[in-house]
Order: sequence, then structure tokens, then C-alpha cells
Amino acid sequence: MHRTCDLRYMRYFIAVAEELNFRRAAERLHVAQPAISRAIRELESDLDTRLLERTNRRVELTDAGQVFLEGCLRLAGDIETLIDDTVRARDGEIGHVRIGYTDFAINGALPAVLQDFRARFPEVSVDLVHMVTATQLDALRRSEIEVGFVTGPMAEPGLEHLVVQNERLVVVLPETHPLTRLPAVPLGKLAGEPFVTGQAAHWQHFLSHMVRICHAAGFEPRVVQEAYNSEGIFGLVAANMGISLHVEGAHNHIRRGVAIRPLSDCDHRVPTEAIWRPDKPSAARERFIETVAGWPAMQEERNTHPAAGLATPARLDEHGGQRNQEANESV
Amino acid sequence: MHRTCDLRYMRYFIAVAEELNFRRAAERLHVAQPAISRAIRELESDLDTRLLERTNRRVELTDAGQVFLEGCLRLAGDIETLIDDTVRARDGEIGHVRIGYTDFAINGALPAVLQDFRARFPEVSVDLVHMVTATQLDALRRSEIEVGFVTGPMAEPGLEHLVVQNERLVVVLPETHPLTRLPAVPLGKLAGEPFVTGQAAHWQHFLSHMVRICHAAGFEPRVVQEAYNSEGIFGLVAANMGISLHVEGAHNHIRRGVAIRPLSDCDHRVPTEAIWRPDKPSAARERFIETVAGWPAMQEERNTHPAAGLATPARLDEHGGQRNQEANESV
DNA sequence: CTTTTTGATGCCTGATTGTTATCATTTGCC
DNA sequence: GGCAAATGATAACAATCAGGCATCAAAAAG
Repeated sequence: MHRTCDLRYMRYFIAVAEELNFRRAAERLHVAQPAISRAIRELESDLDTRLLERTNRRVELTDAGQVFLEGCLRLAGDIETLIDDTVRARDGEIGHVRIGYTDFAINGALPAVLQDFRARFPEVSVDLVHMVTATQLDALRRSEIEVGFVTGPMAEPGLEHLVVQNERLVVVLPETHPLTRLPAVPLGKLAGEPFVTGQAAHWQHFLSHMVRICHAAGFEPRVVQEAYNSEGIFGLVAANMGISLHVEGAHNHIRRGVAIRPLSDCDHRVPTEAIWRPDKPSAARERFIETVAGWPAMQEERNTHPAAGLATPARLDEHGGQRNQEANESV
Repeated sequence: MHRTCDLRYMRYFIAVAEELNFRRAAERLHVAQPAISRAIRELESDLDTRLLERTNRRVELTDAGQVFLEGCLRLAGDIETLIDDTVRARDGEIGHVRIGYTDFAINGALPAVLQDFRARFPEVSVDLVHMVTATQLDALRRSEIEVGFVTGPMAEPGLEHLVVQNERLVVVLPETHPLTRLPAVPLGKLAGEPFVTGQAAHWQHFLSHMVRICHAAGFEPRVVQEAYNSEGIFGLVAANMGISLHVEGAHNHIRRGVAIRPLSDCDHRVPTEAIWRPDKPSAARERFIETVAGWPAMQEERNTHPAAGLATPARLDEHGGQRNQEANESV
């Protein structure tokens, strides 16, 4: 069992077994006939098994040869498949991507992006894990996810990002609230209202947006209740515990007892960004990011607000001095 | 894609991918480290795909490398299995045997032999085909079956045989027949009785036995009805159409309305023999014949009547015209 | 800053594979 | 029956390939 079952020898054997003729097999393989003779002899010697019965003028397979032939054919096919799979893995056509996402992402563009991606790369499996922004950044650094969908703006050193949606804020009101009579609510009217928000420890990125615009409107939001997630916030608002600010994606959140109104005097945007580690590239991840970048609605979004996700933290200045934390520190 | 995926290289790759260290992989494979470096490089070049990311001081698998590794491991296992299967096919432990059998064989020793064989070689599949003796001889010559169980005595040139049972004759009577009162019937009493037999065209081998002993007893059997098989013969006897001669195995044939009696004055034997082509041996067939030869009851039978099956080739001539015979021509 | 570890390279040697020439045997043809 | 064609086996030689040794460059370890 030295060079047992060298692949070349297997190919030679397949040719001989199919032709049942050494000369024709040699021609088919573009080698001289003695090479075939020797290859078969060595194969039989390695296996210590007669594979071909050569009674001058006639070659036939032994039982063992028949078994070996079927196995060789199967293996040859498997190797073809393996090479193909390997190349497709290189090109990102098969593989695996782990994705982190926030409430904002899953209520926004992410479902459509995923659908698009699965249509284009049906053999890439996608693991979706819900995490808040800070947890995603941590998971990215540990390579526990390959792409995060986080609440921006992002300026993380060592990470690349791409804005995928850039949403205006909306007011979430109990449907009995007097402000629901307005088609759009001026931000100033919210001063003094009790606020329901996400937990400070987990919602820091969105809360910094909220606090900033409230300050710009000249008041400090009075938070009376913290919920675990969007679902909880909507529930508490429906229960008349207070009002809340949310992003436009909230419209996808249908909840009895709750009314949603735009802000009439605030054009502040909350970006949601895809973010990833540029080092250690994964082909499947590249394809995923390409899909994100190429998704028409997102391009449109970026064109409509070209500077939104990428540029300077200065873009929000019109709303006042809210440049405070760029979330550099997040993690 | 020259020496694409040489098996040796695959083994090297498996070692490196599992150790994630070229030096340790080299030690494990008992080769020098540069050989590994080059093997991996050529593998990657052949596949045009980076399999290992070697960022000085750390080796890790790429996505494609992961896919390739899993494939290599699977292939390595498949090759082991293939080699094992091939060797077992050589030894006749896996394979296929096609067996022909007569009514006499299936009512005699064959079921027990088959059970024994299947217990010893569970991975050899057995195809059983019912054929009369002449058809089996033809099928053997065409290699449509590997072993026949036929009514002897056999003296076919180019075929080897082995007696597996050697049965006395019995009389099959309607249960209302006067002869049933005798515990054993003298052959002479059957003179003049109407005989039910198998079809002359198909039962020639047994009929030659029958005619011979009748002649020896001094009468010509008067055949009034031909049935297709033993089942039919017993049915016709039960219907009082006549009497019949059969072999001892008839005792395994339980049929209401029929009585079976031994002959009191006739020790003639009808052998059933396993028969096969000694050329083009098949390992599985060898194992099967060994099982037949080794079956205790058959050895005993052969010892009890040592010369029984081998004698007189002259026996069939009186019937003449049976197909083929000789068929030396067969390949 | 030196030492150690790791993977890569260049060159040489030995092994493996391929080619050519030739043989023995069998089949087909006259 | 003899001769030519075809087939697989064998020997000798040539080309290619894989492995070993020595060494290098880079990074981690001390």
C-alpha cells in the first residue's frame, strides 16, 4: 500500500475497465500503452487483488474489479464536485455568513436585502442573530459575526461600514393622546411629556440621537420607563405609560392602541449601517456586502442623502450642538 | 489542473489543516517541511484558490480551505472503504450470485444451504431463478447464472458439478387408491396404471429416470396427463387423474387428497447436483460452492452413496432430442 | 537586541512515470 | 497451414516530479 490508489492510476483503470482494451485506453488517455500495463499491474499489486482478467485477446473485469470500478467512478465524480465546491467557496457562492441586526434593521431594509441575497446565493447559509449595536461591535471584533447592522453614525477604527438606511424620527403616541389630532407633531410639544425608551445600557446609540434633538429643541426628555426592545416600548405606550420617539421603520410595527406621527420640524436622521472587519475577508461576506451595496433602494437612499452615512459628524449641526459622542467609545 | 488533487497532496493538506502548522504536519507525515510548503503551494495553484491564510506566525483555513478539507476527509474515508470493499469482493465476502433451481432442489436441501450461506456471507446478494434442468444448462453456458441446481446425473463437458442430494423414488397416489393400503408399493403393481407426469419438453431429465425404472420392471408407463410443475402433478393426482412417481422431497409437499408411498423393490436414485462453469471463477460463487460442499447433510449423503451421482452418461439417450447438449461452443 | 520559531526558496538526488523498441500469443485471412 | 495484424507484457532509457538539505526572511519571545 505505497502509492495506493493514486488518482492518476484510478483514471487509468477507469479507462481500461470501460474500454476493456489496453491500447484504446492508452489512446483515450494520450499515453503509450506500456504505461497503462504498468499502472494496472502496480494497482493490482498495491491492492493485492486481481482487477482485470486478461486472457490473451480478451480483457474482462473480475468481481473485485467491478466493485473497484464503481468506486473509482464515484470517487472521480466526488472529486469533480469537491473541486467545484471549493472554487465556488472561493467565489463566495457557497459558504456561510453570520449577521447581527438591530430592531431598526429588521424593521427596515434588512428583510428585503436578505431575500435578494438568498435569491442570488442560495447556497450561502445565513445566520441571523439579534444584538444591540454595542454587542455587535464586540462580536465583530471577536469574529463572532461577519457583518453587523447597527445604529450609526459609525466611526469605528478598523471597521468599514456602509449606510443602508437613514430614517427620520417619528413620535409614538397612545391613540388617545391629544397630539394624535395633529398630522405632524412639533418637537417642542413633547417637552414635559413622559418618555418611554429602550434600556439605557443597550439602546445607547439611539438614545444619543434622541437626547440630542430634544436638547436642540430646548428640553430634557423625562424618561419614566425603560423597555427591553421595540416591542416593549410599543406595549408600554399602548398602555398609556408615556410617549416615545422611534424611527420610520416603526410604521412596520402594527400595534393596536398606538398612533405614529412624523415630526413637523425635525429633519434629523438616524442611520443604520452595515459594518464589518476589512481584514480576514470571507468570500461569502464579500458577496453579501456587494448585495447590500447594490441594493437599489439603498443606492437611492444614499443618493437622496449623499453625505448622510459617510461624511463628517458635522452634518447634524443644524439641529444644534449634538456632536457630543460619536460613539467612538461604544463597545 | 495538472496533477489536480493528487491523493498524496490531499493527505498533506489534511495534516496541515488539522495541525494548522507546517512543521508539525511535516513531522506527522514523516517528511521534511519544505515538501509540505510546496505541496500546498501546488495544490493552491492547481485549484487556483487560496486554501490557507498564512499570516506569518499563524495559519488558518480560508472558507474554500474549509470546504476542501471537509471534502478531503470524506474522500479519504471513501477510499479506505473502497479498498476494503475491493478486497472483500476479491475474497467473495461481498458480491452477487445468480442461482438456478428446480422443484426438486427447492423441496430438498437448497433452502437450508441458502440459509447457511446468507448467515456466512450476509453481504453477498443471491438471485434465485426457477428453471428446469435444460434451461439451467443453457443459462450456465451464457453465464446468465453462476450456479445451477439440476436433476442429474450430469456429465456435461466443460462444467463441474457436485451432488447435493440423491433421492429414492416414491409413488404419488390419490388417497382413495387401493395401493395406499400397502406401506410400500412394488414397482410392478404400477404397470397399466394411468401416469401423470411433468411436461415432456421440460421434465426430460426426471422422465428419463422414470422410464428407465419402468422398463427395468418390465412395463411401459402409460402417460395420460402432463402437468407444468410438481404443484400441477399433485393437483392432478388429487383429482384422481392418475398416479405419479416423484422424489422423496415430495414429502415436503403437503397436499390434501394425495398419499405418498415408497417403492418396495427399487433402490434407484435421482441425484440433484450443483453445477457451474469452472472457467471465469467468481469469488462469491467459490464461497457459495464451498458452502454447498461443506454442508454436513450433503457430505453425509455423498458418503452414504458415493458413486451415485457420477455414473452413466448413457442414461438420457433413450429420450434423445434434448436440446443443445455439448454446447462446447460456448465462449 | 538576540534568540527562537515559522514558513518559503534554491539546489541536488532519488523515485516515479512515460516513451520507444521488442516479444509472445492469439486471431483472422488467404 | 502459414502469414499478417492485433494485443498485452517487458526491458531500457529519458523526463518529470517529489523529497531532503541548507538557508533565508519575518515575526514572536525572552
